[in-house]
Amino acid sequence: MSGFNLEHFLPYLLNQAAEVSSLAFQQVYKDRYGMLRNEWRVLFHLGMYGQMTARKIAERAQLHKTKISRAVAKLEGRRFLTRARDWADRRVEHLALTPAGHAAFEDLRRVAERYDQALVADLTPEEAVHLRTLLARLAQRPLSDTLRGK
Amino acid sequence: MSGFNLEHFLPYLLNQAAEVSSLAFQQVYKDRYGMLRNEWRVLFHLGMYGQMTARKIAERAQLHKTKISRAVAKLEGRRFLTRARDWADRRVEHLALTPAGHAAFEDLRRVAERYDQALVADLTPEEAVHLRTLLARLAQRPLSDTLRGK
DNA sequence: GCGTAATAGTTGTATTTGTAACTAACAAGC
DNA sequence: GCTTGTTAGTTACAAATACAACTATTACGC
Repeated sequence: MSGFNLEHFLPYLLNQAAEVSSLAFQQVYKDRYGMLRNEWRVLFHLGMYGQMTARKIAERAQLHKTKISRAVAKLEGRRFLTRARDWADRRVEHLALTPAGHAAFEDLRRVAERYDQALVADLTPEEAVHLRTLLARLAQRPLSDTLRGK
Repeated sequence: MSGFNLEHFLPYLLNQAAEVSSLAFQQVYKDRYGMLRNEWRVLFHLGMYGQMTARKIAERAQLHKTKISRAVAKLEGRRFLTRARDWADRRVEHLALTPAGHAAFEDLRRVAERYDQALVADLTPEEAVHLRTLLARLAQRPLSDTLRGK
């Protein structure tokens, strides 16, 4: 006899909540700029933290380098960012938003901000903070070896 | 001036937490049974709630019918479930796990249960309950028109 | 400096997914 | 009993993703 309940299973709940919560925002960056999730993420990383290398973005966003590579190519094609080869280490490129890229970022940042507020609208401020804290903890954990044996 | 912070953006946090939290469990059903996420979900719905139609699963799991259709085909191919045409309405098929399917479900259910416990191990029981409650609320909300205008 | 290994980023290919169009069966209006 | 509409489920095709192999460059050991 077991207390397991699919509806309470954390990975399941997290995926459902993530999917539902992402949908309306996804619609905006897709419809307005034809972007995909990874492109949006790269745009935001450059917009929020300034010039950066692909590797640095991959690290911060926990995205695989091939995703970054393709997102960067798309954003470059749309003239939303430029690449600058590093003088000292010619493998590296420094990515930076163009004015157009920055405008798109600012537009979407505003949407994101309002959207986030709407999402937590029926939570108390304490609940919202608590939720974010717990999620951040879950997101940081490496979990590689929580499952061993049977 | 804005308080927006990418690391606190709820859809972003939720996606990261969902991804990290799903990884180790995904590894199990993938390695052990060659399943994909949707197949695992269908298996669990049938295992937890018994015989059901594809439509019912789609409703409960909030999955599109094509995903169900493909997942069912795969599970049927692996002899994990059988289809039975409804006598009264011949469009409908009732899906049910085979003994092999049920064994796989039971195995994975046990893994899921232990995994879930590991995930909330460094949370207090109250925190865990609270987290699940908040996530369920987010997952249920339709959010269709939270974003309008600029 | 030369050989080996590591790193930044890209590309190829096989899977997976999303979307829309499709088939088949039932329902409802008249 | 036809026409029109709806529902259950499948299929086709384009788009996106994962994973491994690849190029180019730098770093290390000696």
